Amino acid sequence: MQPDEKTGARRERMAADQRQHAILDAAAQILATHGWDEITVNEILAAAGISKGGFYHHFSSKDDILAALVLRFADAATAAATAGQGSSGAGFVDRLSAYLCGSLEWELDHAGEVISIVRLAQRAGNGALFLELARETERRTLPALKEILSEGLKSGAFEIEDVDMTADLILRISRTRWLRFIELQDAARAGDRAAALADLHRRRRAEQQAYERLLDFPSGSIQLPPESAFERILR
Amino acid sequence: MQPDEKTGARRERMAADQRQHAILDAAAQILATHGWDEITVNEILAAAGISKGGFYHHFSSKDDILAALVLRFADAATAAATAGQGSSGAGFVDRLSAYLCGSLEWELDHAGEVISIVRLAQRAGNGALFLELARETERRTLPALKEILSEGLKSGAFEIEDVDMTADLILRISRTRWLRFIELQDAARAGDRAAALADLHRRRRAEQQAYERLLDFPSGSIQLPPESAFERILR
DNA sequence: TGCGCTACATACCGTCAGTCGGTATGTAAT
DNA sequence: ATTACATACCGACTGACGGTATGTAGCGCA
Repeated sequence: MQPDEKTGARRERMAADQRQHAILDAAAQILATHGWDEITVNEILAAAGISKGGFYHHFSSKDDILAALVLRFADAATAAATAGQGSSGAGFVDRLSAYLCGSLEWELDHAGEVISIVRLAQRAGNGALFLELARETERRTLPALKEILSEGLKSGAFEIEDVDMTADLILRISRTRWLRFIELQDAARAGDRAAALADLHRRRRAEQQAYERLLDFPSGSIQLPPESAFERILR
Repeated sequence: MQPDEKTGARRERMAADQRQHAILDAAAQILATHGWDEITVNEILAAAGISKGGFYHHFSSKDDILAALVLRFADAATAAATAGQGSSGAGFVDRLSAYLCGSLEWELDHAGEVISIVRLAQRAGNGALFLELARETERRTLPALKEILSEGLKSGAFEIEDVDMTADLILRISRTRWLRFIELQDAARAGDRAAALADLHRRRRAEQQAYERLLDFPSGSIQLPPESAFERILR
């Protein structure tokens, strides 16, 4: 007996990773318009064109697919952390500056992706996603930053009481950055373009200032991408 | 006919606010040992000694009672924000210093409560609670901080590019503080008391340093509570 | 050609937040 | 005291949803 024939549901067999990608694609697409809390697995099933059994063959739970989505978003929103390796011979200040500037440059180059993900994580019903994504990106970025800071501290390049706290604050700056950028983008689209542009440049100066002050560097030690690189954010 | 008699369930009528308090107490007590996600309203019902109908007469949803709990926790964990009013005549540096020192002092005076709430918010299954509590405390503390900063900026007491970002970083410090304190408390209880004590004092110095550097104050401008006030945390 | 593994499908289950009709207990006017 | 109304409260029921049990189709492989 063939229950598939009587319901009309064909059995499309795919490679496991392809199917998982397809399911993730479907989930991500629904997530673009609905909060995770209000999304049911049945909706994901329908969008992905698969049955419940098929779904639970690839993902052990709803939380499981959320975790997979988080990894995907983390890949799309954080630099591959190759910065700062080659220039280990240079001075500490240059190394940190290269790291900060490099990761920021990467983000600006992928502004569209980053902004859409941050917007996503910020929406109602996506609290769990937000928290997991924050944890994951922290796991990916904090160690390298701490390593640079503690090495600089060890080499006597500067004075800092607490590497962990400083690293956390620097990370906090790069987190809130995109929330601010989104605000400014919305403001610019609402007509206040000139003010938004000024605020954008102000934010850039503020970050540079904060970095330099937190590390007690002389003004101008940290080089950030030029203003023109930021302006792309406002269309 | 009295259906209550046949089930033995008496009908205890209470004033609305009393009942709500009782239900909140019950929920808070369960929350001390279980994550919010795994708590069912039926469990709260049983602990509070009330029926489902009675519960939903006072709270419109499970999220509703969570919101009420968040308000309760926020009351218990944030200073009443009376600091910084009377001393508006004094200089800006003193005013900010008084605010920072005052709120920190309040927290240290209520360390037990604060730590238990932070621990609670950090546990698995309490993600929604954590986020809501963070939002609520931010709503309560950020405005005053921004007000002080922007006034100081206007009066020319110092140079800062972005009040909002600076305020956010200062708030971030006071957030991560208690996570660090919990780590140190655990370390001390695990036997590493001397090291924990040293780290505790280091954290104090690090905060002072960060405040002063972020605002470009000379070292020693910001006064924090004495070391002895911190030591209470480790028993 | 049959055997086994894996990718599926369907029917079903348990749980749980929330609802609904109705009941007891005040409280205030007549 | 009786009526009238408001509010606190009850418990059975429901609908939805995440997850499972059990069986079936396709593909590789000997």
